Amino acid sequence: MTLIPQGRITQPFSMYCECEVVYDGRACSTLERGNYLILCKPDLCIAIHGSNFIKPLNYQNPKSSIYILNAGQEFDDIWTNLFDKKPKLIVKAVNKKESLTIAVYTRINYNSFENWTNAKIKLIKSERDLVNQILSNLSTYFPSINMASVDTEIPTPYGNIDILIIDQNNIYHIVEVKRKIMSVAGCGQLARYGVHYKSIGIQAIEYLAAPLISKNALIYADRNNQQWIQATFDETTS
Amino acid sequence: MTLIPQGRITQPFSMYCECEVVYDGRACSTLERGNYLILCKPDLCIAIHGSNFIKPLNYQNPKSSIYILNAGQEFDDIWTNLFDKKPKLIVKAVNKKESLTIAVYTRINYNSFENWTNAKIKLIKSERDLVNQILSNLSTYFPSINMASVDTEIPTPYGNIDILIIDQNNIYHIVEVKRKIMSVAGCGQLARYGVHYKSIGIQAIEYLAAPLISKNALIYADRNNQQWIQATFDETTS
DNA sequence: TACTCGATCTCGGGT
DNA sequence: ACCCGAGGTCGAGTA
Repeated sequence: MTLIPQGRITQPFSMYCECEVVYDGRACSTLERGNYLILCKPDLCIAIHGSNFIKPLNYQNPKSSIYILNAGQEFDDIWTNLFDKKPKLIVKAVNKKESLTIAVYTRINYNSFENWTNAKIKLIKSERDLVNQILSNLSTYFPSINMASVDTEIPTPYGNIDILIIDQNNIYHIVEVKRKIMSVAGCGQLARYGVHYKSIGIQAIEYLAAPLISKNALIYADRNNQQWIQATFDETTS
Repeated sequence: MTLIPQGRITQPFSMYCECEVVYDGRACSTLERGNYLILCKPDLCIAIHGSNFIKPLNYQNPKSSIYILNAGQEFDDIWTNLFDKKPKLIVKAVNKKESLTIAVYTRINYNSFENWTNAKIKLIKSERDLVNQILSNLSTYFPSINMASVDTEIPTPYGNIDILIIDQNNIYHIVEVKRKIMSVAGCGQLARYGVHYKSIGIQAIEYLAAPLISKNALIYADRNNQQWIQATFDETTS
């Protein structure tokens, strides 16, 4: 059990303790007194974790100014304003327009961390992978199109089109891709692309490509002349 | 430092250690060997936290089956399949269609937790609060409507309408509310509601209500005959 | 259980 | 710095 530092904090730590939390910023919230895990990382973000769920109950984003206070004027100002009883410690994290205040009472279990690795996970099957797989098998998915050009990530006023095929009659075939399941949101996105091209006098046909499609998306697609193409990951590759 | 349990895990713990992670399920990912914090909560969710950000690098949702393995046939099967070097421990969390496997090498710092409180934060400003505030000031926001009825959360095939005002000419005024900022996604949602009513022969007028609106949403609204109403939180209440 | 949608969304990438 | 879109979104509410 390391000694608990004081003042402005720059080192990561975890603290399991009885505490109470007040947040004010984009919204306002209070967390009742109880036992929670406070986690402060090297990027100076902070999270109060409850006994359930991946997400923390309260948090403050990276690059916060974080303090541990245990005596003095500021400590008294804070606790008398926000809490009923005098805490042992106050942990405070402030950002531009947000503040998080933790009153720590008892049961303090403090740990510090060294050499915490800064790494990112490597995703193996991404939407881009599915797009690439469709591109590698275009004639399977679109057997009846006489293609003049094929391109990806085509910008429109409403976002980038995943795949755009232009055929020899200058008809635009717009393909919206989801790696897992197509939802109504994806249909709406596709519809906006179509509206865009029609508004500038280009004939456009809309396609949804994904391994799965939601019930409502299928209804939407039927009603709005969008064609669903079931595109699953090829298990042999990857 | 508590003794590390073995086999099927039912108690929460944290473990700071050098490890390596493989995930397979909704996607596939790998996390390179390094020092990370593993957090297992009473609801049997698990998270591997990197040195940055509120969100964990890898996780498994609540009610996973979690194991700590340190010898035996299963241990050998797992590590020889997924990892190059023999770990000290394997932590495994499996769900219906997902599995998370952690190879723990060294630097193990294990903590267990007792009496972790199960509580939720109390939010003060929600979207519902903004809806209620608009409802309390309808004549301010919609001065020219002769209202016949006002209702909220009206179901349509495309979701629930936040506020629906029907006037004395049986014209439907559809209001989409966001507590903070209106985006194009909200405009699209509103447009679908409008299409729905028009398709069944009802005249509908579309309104966007939020404290802020994104640039693209404003462009979309102009082009699609949607009217933006700036609705801010009344600071005097709450 | 499956689906939809809000969120103190978070986080990444572009301008 | 702001804006926009994706996410193994997460987690709540509902059918």
